[in-house]
Amino acid sequence: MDYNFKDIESKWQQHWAENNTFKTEIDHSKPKFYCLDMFPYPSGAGLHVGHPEGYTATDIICRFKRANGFNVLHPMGWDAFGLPAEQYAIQTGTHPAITTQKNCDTFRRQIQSLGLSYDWKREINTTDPNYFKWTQWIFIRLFNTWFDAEQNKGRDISELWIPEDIQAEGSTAIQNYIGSKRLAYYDNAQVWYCRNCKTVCANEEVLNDGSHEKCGTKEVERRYLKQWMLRIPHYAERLLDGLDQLDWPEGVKDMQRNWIGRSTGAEVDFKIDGLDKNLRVYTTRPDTLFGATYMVVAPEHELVHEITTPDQQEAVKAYVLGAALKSDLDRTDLAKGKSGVFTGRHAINPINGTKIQIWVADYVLMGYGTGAIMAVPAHDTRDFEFAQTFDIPIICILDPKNAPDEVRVKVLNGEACWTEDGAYINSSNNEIGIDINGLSKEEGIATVTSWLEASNLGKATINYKLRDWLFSRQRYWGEPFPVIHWEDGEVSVLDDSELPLPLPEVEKYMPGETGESPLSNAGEWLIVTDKNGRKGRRETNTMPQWAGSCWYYLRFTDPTNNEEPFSKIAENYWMPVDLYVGGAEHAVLHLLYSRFWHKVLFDLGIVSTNEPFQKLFNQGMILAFAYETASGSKVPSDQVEEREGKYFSTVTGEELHQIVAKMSKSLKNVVNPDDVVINYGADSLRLFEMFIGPLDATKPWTENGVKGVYNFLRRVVAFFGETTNISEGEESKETLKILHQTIRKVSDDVRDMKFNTAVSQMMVFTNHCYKVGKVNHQTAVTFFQVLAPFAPHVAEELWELYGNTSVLSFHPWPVFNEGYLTEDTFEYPISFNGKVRFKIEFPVDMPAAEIEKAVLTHAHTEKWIEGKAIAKIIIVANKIVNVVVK
RNA sequence: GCCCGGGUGGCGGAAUUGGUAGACGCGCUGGACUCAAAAUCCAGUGAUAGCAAUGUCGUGUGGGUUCGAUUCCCACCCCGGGUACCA
Repeated sequence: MDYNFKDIESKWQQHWAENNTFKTEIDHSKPKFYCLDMFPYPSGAGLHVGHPEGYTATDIICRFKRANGFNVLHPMGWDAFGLPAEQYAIQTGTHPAITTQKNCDTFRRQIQSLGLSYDWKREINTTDPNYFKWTQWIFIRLFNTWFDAEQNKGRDISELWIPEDIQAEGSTAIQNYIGSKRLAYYDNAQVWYCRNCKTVCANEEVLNDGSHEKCGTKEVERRYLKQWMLRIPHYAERLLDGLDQLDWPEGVKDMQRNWIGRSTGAEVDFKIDGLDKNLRVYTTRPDTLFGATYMVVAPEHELVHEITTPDQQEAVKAYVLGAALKSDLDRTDLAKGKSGVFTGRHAINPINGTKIQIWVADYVLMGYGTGAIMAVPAHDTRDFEFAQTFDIPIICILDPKNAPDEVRVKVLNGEACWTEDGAYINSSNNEIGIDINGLSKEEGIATVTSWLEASNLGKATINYKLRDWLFSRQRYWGEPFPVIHWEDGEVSVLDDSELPLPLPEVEKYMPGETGESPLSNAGEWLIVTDKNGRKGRRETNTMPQWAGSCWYYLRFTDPTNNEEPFSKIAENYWMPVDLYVGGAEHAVLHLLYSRFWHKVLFDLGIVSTNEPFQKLFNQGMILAFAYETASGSKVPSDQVEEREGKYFSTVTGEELHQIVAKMSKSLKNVVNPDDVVINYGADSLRLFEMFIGPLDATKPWTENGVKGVYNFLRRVVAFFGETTNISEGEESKETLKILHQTIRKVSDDVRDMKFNTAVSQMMVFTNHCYKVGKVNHQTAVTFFQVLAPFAPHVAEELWELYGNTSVLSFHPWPVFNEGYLTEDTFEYPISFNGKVRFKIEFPVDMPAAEIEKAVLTHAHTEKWIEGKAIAKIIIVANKIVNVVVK
C-alpha cells in the first residue's frame, strides 16, 4: 500500500471536525487533565516550525492521557493585542482588528493542518470584547483590592480600616489614603520615552550609547508620565513561597526568586550635619556600620538639592542632569569608571559619631532600597573603587585571618578590598556600650540591629528587588481601561454593568506629540457626564499585552460565559493547569505576572487554587541556518547559493559563513511548516519535530532529517498495508519482546517528555518487522495504538483498515507485559583491567562462583593474563565481568 | 563578573543509582533492481595501522577517585541563555 498522506490526513481531519471528536465537557466520572500551550501572538508572518514543536508535544501527551482514561482539556487561542498590527495600521490605515482577524485565520488554518486535537469550540481571542470585558472586570477587582499584610492576603477595599488621624483630616485625605493602598494606582512614573517612536520603552531597549534599540535613533529621554501601576511587590512573599510546591524547572524557579530578590537587612537613619534631617539608608550588613566612611545618594533622591551646600550646587546640578541622560545599563556597567560629586555636606555615623561625606553618584539607583547607601569601602568592591578614586578613608573592620599574609596586610591597611567573611576589628564604642569584636557574622548583625532599634535609629527590614509593575501603554491596540478621570480630580472605575468598554474608532493610530495615547483623539468617546452633570474624561492609556495573557487559562475553562468570566463549577473542575508548555523567554515576566493575578483572584475567592500552573516545561528554541560575510554582516537566506559545500552571496559573489541563528524576518531564515506539510504530510512534520532532539534543547532545523521520519511512516504503511505480511496464530517470542519493549519505552518516554527516543524505539520495532517479514494481527493493531499519539492520521487509517469501527483516539492504551521481556541468558562482556576483550553467554541466574570458573577456564582468557597474577575478579550480575591482573 | 544550561562520529542525537560509548535518523560508500536515472531493498560506515585476525587511540583540556569514569571530584577552556554597581 502506498503512503498517500494527503488523502489520509484530509480524511481524518475532516472526520474529527465533523464528529467533534475532541470536544471536551466536564465529566466527573473521569480524572481531568488540563494541558495548555502558551497561546501565540498571531503575527503576519504565520507559523514557523518552532510553534508546532511545543504543540505537538502537548498533543502527544493529550492523546496519551485520553487513551489512559483522562478527560483532557486542550485548548488554543490568540494573544492578539500587540504592536505589529498597530504599526501596520499607522502605515496603511488598516484597522488592527482586520489585520488581526486575517492573521488569526492563517494561524488557525496552519495549526488545524497539523491534526492537533484541540477543542476548537473553546477558541478565544484576547481582542474580542466578550473576552476583554472580563480583563477589564479583573482590573476593576485589582483597583478595589488592598493587601492586608497582617493576614498576608488581598481584601476588598471596603474592608480597609482607615486610621483615625486620617479620618479627622477629611474626605480628600481619606481618598488619598485609600488610593495609597489599592493594588492598582495612578501616578507619575519616570519612564524612558522615545520621541521617534512616540512610545515609552523598557530599560532594556535603551542601549549603552543612549540609542533606542528598536528604531536606532538617540531620541530617548527620561520623562515623567501619568501611568497605571500595580503593586505586585505586596505579593512578593507569597510569590516566593508558592514556588516551592510547583513542579517547574529549577532554573525557572531560580530566575523568579532572583527577580523577586528578597534580602534581609536594616534601615538606618544618619543625621545630616547642620540640617534637622535624617538620611535613611538600607543595608544588608548593618554590622559593618563601623566601617562606613561615606554615604551616597542617587541623583534622583528627593533630598539632593537640600543636602547640597551652596558652593557645590552647580556641580551637583550638572551631575544630576548628566545622570538623567544615561541608561541604567550605562550607569551600572562595571567596566566603566565610577563617577560622583561631593555635596559639600556631611552626615554623622550613628555608631561612632564620625562625620562622613555625602556624595551623589549614579551607581546608586533610586529604584532599590531607599535610594541612598552607607558605603563600606573596605568590604565592598564598588565602594572601594569609588573611595580610591575620590580619596575617601577606608577602614578595615573584617580581619581576613585565613588569607595569605600579603593579602591580609593590604586589607588591614585599607589598600585592598575584602568581601568575604572575617573577624571583626575596630568594631566597638564604649560610650554607647556596643562591642561586636569577637562575635560571629550573625551575632554581629543581630547585635547592631537590636541596638539600632533600641536607640530608635533604625529597624530590621526586608527588601525586594521586585518593583511596582508599570501597567499602561500609550497605544491604540490594547484593552481600554474602565476608568474615568472626573473634573473634580476623582478617579473612578466603571460599574461591572457598563462593561465591556469597547475601543473607539479613531482617525489615526499615531500617538499624540506629547506622548498621549491615540485614544486621546477619540472625540465623543472621551467625554462622560454623570447624572449630576459632572464632566469626566475617559482614561486614554490602554493595558499592556500582558493583561490578556494573565488569565486566559481561566477563560478556557468556560470560554463562552456571558454572565461571569468563568463559572465556579468549570474553574473548580479544571484548575489548576496540569501541564503548561512554552518557551523559556517567559520564565519571569508572563509567568510571574499571571501568578500575581491568580493569587489576587484566589484571595478574592474567584479562583479555587493558589497557583495556576502545576507543572511547567520549557521547550527549547528551534534555530535555523543563516549566513554572514567575513566582516560579520548577515545576508538574507534567499541571497545565498551553495556550491560544493560552500556558500556564496548571489549579489556580491562573496563567500559566506554558515551560522546557526534564531529565525527572524531580517535574516530571511524563517522556516514555514506549510512546505513540510505539503511535501511530507502533517504526521511527518509532527514526528520530525519530536525526533530532532530533546524537547528542552535548543537545536537547528534541517529539513534533511524530515526524510528519515517520512521514510519511517512510509515503511509502516508499506508493511502493515500488505495483508501478506500478517500471519495467523501465535506471535513469535522475539516479536512479542520487541513489541512490549516498545510499549514500555514509549509510555515511559511520553511521561518523561523524551519524545525523541520514543520515536526511535518505534523505528526499531518497524525495522524488526521488516527483518522477520511477518507479524500477527494483534501485534499490528497494538503498534498502531502506540503510534497514534505521534502520527494520529496514519494510525487511524491503519486502525480502520484492520476492521475497527470506533476511532482510535479514545481506545485504551495497550498494557505492557513484563513476562515477554525476561531473558534466559545474558551475554557477559569479559573485561581485563577495565577493557572489554570478548563475550560469553551465561544463564541469567548463574552463580558468581560458576561464572568466575567459566571465565578463568575460557580459551581466550589466557592471552589476556599472559602469566601475570590475577588480583581479583569483579562480577556484576547481568552487567559485566572484570578480571584485574597485575 | 555572577547564575543556569551545555560541549560525544561528517551532521542531529543515544547511553548516567559508575559497568559493552556512538541506539535511531541524516549523509556517505558498495551491492541488487533498471537500457539508464530516480525511488526502493540489502550491506557497510568513530579515527588510525593492517590483506586479515586484531591492535592502538577516542565523549572540550589537564589532573584525581575507582577493578572500571561520557557519568563522581578538583582546576581550566569554549559555546548558549539569563542578569547586572541591589547596598
